[in-house]
Amino acid sequence: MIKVTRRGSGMNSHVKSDGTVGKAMDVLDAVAGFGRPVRFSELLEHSPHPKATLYRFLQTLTHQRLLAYAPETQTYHLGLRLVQLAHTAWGQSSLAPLAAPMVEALADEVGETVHLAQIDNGQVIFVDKRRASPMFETLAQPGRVAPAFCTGVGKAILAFMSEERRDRALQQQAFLAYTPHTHTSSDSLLTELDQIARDGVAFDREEHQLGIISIAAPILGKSDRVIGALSIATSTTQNTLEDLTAFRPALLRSCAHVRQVAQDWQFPAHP
Amino acid sequence: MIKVTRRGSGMNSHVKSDGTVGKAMDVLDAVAGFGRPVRFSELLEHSPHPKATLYRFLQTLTHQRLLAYAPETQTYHLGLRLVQLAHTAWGQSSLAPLAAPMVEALADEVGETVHLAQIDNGQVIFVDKRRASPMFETLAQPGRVAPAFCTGVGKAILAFMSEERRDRALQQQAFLAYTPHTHTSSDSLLTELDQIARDGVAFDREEHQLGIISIAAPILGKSDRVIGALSIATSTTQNTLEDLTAFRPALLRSCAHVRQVAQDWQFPAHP
DNA sequence: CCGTTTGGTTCCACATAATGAAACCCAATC
DNA sequence: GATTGGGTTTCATTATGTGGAACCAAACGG
Repeated sequence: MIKVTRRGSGMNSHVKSDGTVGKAMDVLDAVAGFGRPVRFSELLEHSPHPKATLYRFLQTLTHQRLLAYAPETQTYHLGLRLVQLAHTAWGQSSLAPLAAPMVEALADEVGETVHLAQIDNGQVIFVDKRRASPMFETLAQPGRVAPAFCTGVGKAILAFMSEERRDRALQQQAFLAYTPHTHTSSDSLLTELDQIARDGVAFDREEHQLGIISIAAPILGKSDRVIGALSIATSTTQNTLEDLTAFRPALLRSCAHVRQVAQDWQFPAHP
Repeated sequence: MIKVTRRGSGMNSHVKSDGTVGKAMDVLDAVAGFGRPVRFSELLEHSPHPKATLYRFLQTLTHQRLLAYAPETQTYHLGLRLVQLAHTAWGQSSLAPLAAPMVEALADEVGETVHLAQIDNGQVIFVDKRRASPMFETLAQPGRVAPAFCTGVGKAILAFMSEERRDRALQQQAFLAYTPHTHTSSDSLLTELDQIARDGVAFDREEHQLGIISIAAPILGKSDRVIGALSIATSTTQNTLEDLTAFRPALLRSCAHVRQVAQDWQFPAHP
């Protein structure tokens, strides 16, 4: 029998897929990756695990309600417990609950779609949005993630990060060219970040999705640490970059407002 | 201690906290339970695990971004990866995406708050809502869970479940008296369910929260299996049960509509 | 100041829980 | 009635997780 020295790390881009729960999460990700119910065998094909192992994982995850099994179609899909957990997560680890009134107000004021985003592990995650025209309903719902280097909010956040945090984050960028306007190297991005840092706002010039542009500004917390960003997004069929620039004061005002609220807020002192 | 003598399947919630990932999830739940950032030691107190073990779990979970650690305050809180996963879960395992237009339309028509809920493991989980008056914004956001036995949607779903699925679900009810109007035994509940099954709609008569009432109806899927429920909720200060009854036709129409859409929908055939 | 406490992290011998090859089951197919 | 293929179970092997205890650092307090 062949002894394979499986010292982790080999294939997966994850630096160190740690322990059993790490593997379990990988399986969960695999299911999520399909974006639709999947059969056991489909998963098996794309899985590094042998049948029995994968089977046990699915059993466990299902038992934990992180997955759900549909007997009639014999497929697995993500379980509702995730939605449930996320509800709590959203409430306790995003600034969405705090910022909601300002997001609302800003959306009302400018009459365009407003996004609230945070950064996590090098990627941007949208935690709230308002007044989306039904047209791009699909983009950026709460929970949606996007790369940092090619979105307005992402660049706004990167530009205001501390040196080392930014470096770490930049390492994690793939610099995939989503559109002809996308930055493809950290060099070109860095010069823009510099400019953003001076300017106070970032623009997305159809870098992530053709036809979509936005203006974004960072939300700073205690001692000027970026904790998120707000953006006003629109489509090129309706507005130009110049139109967006007109929203700059309103945007900055909202960011400042959120900052203030976030500043004051303390979680109830522990008993 | 609830003694459930049940043969075969399921077993109660998670008495049988299986394997390492089960324990990890318990820890996650513990953090979620606090509903606010927690210190290591706080968790330790409420944890069955010794220091070292708990520590390792927190490390792992944090590394997996299911938890996040805030160095300045030295606390753990749920990680954004949950929000991210939930986004996918919501899209692929809830009927919210399909039903959204009908929820919207119904809310417009009746001018009251509309909830869309599903059942999972004996509890009701809200997956969408529209037109909440800011007054009870807190109640029933997507991801929120509530007991089945004392909510409109819960009872509507229970009433239309298959015998054995219902029995299983009833086992999982705690029959806690949230208000003076709450059912406190499965007997009294069963007679009402019977009545609901005949009537087609269920009422929440301030059983979960004083001042909140609702009318709810089940959404049926293939071969009359309940797959969720819609409800129209309001507060006693604004409407009476009779007012709600007036919405019955609209509600049933919406449910039928959702059913039809859900019926037709198939996930893309596997390649 | 230095001894002590509190809160958190690391070590390491040990036991448990995960692993995966192979056998098995069963329904659909040839 | 044999064969295939998705799915489930078994079981010896060993990687993994476990937790008591030692350790460290910062805050406390006398």
